[in-house]
Amino acid sequence: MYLELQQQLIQRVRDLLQRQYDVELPRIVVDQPPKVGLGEYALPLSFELAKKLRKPPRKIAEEIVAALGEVPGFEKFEVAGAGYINGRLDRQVAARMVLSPERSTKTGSAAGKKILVEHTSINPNKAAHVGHLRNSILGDTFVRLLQAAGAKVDVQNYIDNTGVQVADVVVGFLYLEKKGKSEIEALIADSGPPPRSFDYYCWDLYARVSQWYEESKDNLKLRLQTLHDIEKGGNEAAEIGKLISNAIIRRHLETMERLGIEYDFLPQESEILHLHFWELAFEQLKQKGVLYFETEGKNKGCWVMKRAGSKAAAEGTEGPDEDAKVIVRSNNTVTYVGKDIAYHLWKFGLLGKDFGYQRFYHYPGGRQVWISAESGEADHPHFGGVNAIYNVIDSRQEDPQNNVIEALRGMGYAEQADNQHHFSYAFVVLTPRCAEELGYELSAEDKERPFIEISGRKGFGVKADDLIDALIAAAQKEVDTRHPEMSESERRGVATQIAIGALRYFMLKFTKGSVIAFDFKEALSFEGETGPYAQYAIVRATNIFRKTGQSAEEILGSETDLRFLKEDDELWELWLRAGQLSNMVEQCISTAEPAYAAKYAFQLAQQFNNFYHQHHILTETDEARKGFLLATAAVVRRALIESLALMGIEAPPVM
RNA sequence: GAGCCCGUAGCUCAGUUGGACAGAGCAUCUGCCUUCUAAGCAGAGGGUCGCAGGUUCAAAUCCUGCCGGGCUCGCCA
Repeated sequence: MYLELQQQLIQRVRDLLQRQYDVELPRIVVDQPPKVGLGEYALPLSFELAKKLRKPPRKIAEEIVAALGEVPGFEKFEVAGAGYINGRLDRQVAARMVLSPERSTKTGSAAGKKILVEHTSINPNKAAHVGHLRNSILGDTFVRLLQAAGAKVDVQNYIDNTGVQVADVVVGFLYLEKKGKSEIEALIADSGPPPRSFDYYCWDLYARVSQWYEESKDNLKLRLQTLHDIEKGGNEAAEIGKLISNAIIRRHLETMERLGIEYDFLPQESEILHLHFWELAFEQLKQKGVLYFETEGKNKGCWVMKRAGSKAAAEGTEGPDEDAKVIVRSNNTVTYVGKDIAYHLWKFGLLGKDFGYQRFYHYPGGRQVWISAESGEADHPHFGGVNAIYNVIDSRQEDPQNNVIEALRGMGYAEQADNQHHFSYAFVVLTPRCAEELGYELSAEDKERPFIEISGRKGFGVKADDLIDALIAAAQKEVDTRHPEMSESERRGVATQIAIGALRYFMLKFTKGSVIAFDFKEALSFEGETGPYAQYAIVRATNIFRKTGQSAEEILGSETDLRFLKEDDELWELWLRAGQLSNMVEQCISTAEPAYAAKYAFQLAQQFNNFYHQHHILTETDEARKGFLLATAAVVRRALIESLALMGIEAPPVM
């Protein structure tokens, strides 16, 4: 509602400025007045025009208001303050729009686009931890937002199954534990749910191997040898690597499934290597002059790419560019960035080659996950060839991400370069208190630090499944005392919804750029600005309808007397905010910031709770007013459910 | 050395295309459960928006410098 009327208003003002003053503003800024009593839209454009037109802002505002005339949906416009133009909606007309369900998926900015979101991408060598949860929850929420705006989204989880991290665990099994392939297979078959799971086992083994490397140089040689074997394929190390990787991927999928996070495709590095993606990309890069062979200086014998912001690129100085990025080493092997360029050419459908596809896992809800394979199944969906890409990767990888984007630009794919987004976020750390609670011994130096970095190598971090379990246990304790009449499985179900609500909200309430200092006390909180707070508001609304015997949906469909909105600013604010849902979605997408969804849901819940205490609906004697209050609850309830759904949070039946 | 991010209430954070008096949660204190269940509501205290300049009708927001914290920058992966 709000967004459509805003767009209409902007168009109207733009036309008027053109006609009346022959001016064009690059942007018509629209704010909201500090209080809803002043109107719903505030235009500060008179201030901007004052200099251009050499008239006082108030005068301009008055002229514009006079010239605007009638605008559909609006009651009137007025000049406020030093020259604001405030637009006041016709509340009844606007409320009627709010009552009818919003169809943002058809009109959203992403409507009709095919977008690829890559998230999770955890090294398949150990259990997922809180840091990974932030990535997956941010990514999954952004997927839901894009879908709400009408996009067709492919969700990918990139698997670096031939990297050094997998090699380390292979080394651990082969040389520390002296286990062969069949023993590892037995171990996997014998493993259970966490903490008896294979990914937990590898978590500890990985930490032990990392320590073992420090004992001797020979151990490090084994690591390098194993890594090369895995990359090459066709040997025991490679087979064990695949075995480990596959088992761990399954565990990661299970962990994420607990949070309602699903994927479409798992592209693996092994196929990028073995299907020779790089060779094709290399040809293109050479042909288009993005790469050149360095004959002098420190990069002699390498194929290098100029960096976008480098001095040499800007000044075109003579001699070797020492700042250039090496893509192919002098020993003819390709770097990580090189492989990533090839992979991104594939994503945009510019490589001229595709993966093979194999079924990997079928979600109970019906979705199918595919995994890359050298020779796949004949019948498969096609991934890649998208309009835009969002790579959910933490901010430390900004450099390589930019290198890939610049390579695309250099190859003449300017549009694709503009549409490849590094969805960057800051990592999760642990507070020193949290680290101590986990039983880690902190050095004196660590204790002085404001936070402790999570480290898989040190085996230091909060595992995702442990955290989810702790949250469920905490929620279950409450549910058990509140609802002794419910069955064990029902209580478990509600506790799980609450736990997931708490976790997902916690990961989303911070803006992407701020480092989350993880702390059990805060994460386990169900009060205040949390997911359960918003869930509880929905349960309260649902309870009202349960008692009336009329469902919220029925109320939304029936006639409602909206005249009560005229006088009551607080009630109108609820309707207004409910009507701003699609506005919020667009804001989240244009700024790539899901935290706005969290803020929206919380504020709406807060307003609803306020309303809930002020107006006792069931005892209202005026039938018309009672109907209107019920409609208010129904409209807010729906907006709350939808906004939580965007974050992957469900509304429990009771709390 | 270069680049990026951050610095707002005791703590954790919003305030993102400059806009009307700087907000929320937690913590502290005071009230409210025979109510549509209090995972809630109402109220109180708490601020040199890191510092200093500048641009602007208007700066927490933009620019410059400085201070403090973090990250990145390899023929490693």
